[in-house]
Amino acid sequence: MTDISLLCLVGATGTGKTAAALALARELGGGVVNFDSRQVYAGLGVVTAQPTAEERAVCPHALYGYLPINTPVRAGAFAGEIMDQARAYRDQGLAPILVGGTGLYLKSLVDGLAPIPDIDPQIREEVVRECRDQGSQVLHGRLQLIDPDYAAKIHPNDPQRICRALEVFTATGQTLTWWHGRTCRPAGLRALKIGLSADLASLTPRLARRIDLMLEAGAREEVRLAYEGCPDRMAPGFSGIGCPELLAVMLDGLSLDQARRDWLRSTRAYAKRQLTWFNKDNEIFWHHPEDVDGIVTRARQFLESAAAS
RNA sequence: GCCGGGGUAGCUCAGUCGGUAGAGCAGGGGACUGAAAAUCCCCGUGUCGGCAGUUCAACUCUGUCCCCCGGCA
Repeated sequence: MTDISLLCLVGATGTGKTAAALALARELGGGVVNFDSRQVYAGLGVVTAQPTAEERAVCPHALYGYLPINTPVRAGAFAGEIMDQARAYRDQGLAPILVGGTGLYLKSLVDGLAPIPDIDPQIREEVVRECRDQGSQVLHGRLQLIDPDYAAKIHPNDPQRICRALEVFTATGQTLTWWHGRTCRPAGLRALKIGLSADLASLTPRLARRIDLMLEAGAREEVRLAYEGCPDRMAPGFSGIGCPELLAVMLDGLSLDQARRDWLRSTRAYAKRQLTWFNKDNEIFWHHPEDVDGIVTRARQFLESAAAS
């Protein structure tokens, strides 16, 4: 495996990652790869803010809108797909430009993931069922006996992480702490992380505006059609912000006005979580979204230094 | 005008048989290794409508005034 250099654009939702990616692609000759967990779904292009057809025409785009709504995304497998696509671009002489807002996925790719095998879905179902029946506190108590270090890190009310830890132990006979210790950073990979800076206060009006634009662009109709094709509100694709709200308008008689308020609140809360995540990552170089020249210059220097070494 | 019911956190409200108050939501901060647009944790001083009275002590009792919501005129 030969070395690869990745340009990664991160930032909260609505900060202008798509536009910055296109600018980079134009200037440097690149191809865009999505690493956003919700923009992968087909039929939800508007609510998940996937690049439009015009935007995609600017340069090659990959991993957008290609999964059915009822298909879950797995971080490990998805990171593999991103890398495959990035290598394909590189082999075509294109600079891979990774764009997305899912911090965990970028981390999985750049820092590596513990080499945990896929877990038998039946084991997982069993653990989840027990958690639902007995409560997460009971299972957390069980985890304390198995893997006290990990149990101490997570809260007894956090069913998702408790179930994951238990399913991994049940399936592999090793604790999550043991597996995490075997994580290694992928070799031959260089990544430049560029963050588009934004503070919540100035982002909020833009997020509100974007919701209105999505509605104008047919978000309601899009979700209605998607639901006809997949009448399951719990489907993974419908966890994208905006979908529960629009489905509530359609199925529960929620007023559109209330839906817009709920939608904005969820979006804001999500943006805040993203900021918390990315602010902690000190490998990120922050740029104002308008600072296209600065972003391009930094990316170019990075690629040149890669070529030189 | 009269009769009820209210005025307590940004909002909706609870509560104190008199010892200066607490929930939900909103808001703020944080965590994060295969569900991550997910999941989860932490953070509550506010003239308890105004004024006066009783009392060691009033948000709580009394009087009075103001405002809101019903009903009757």
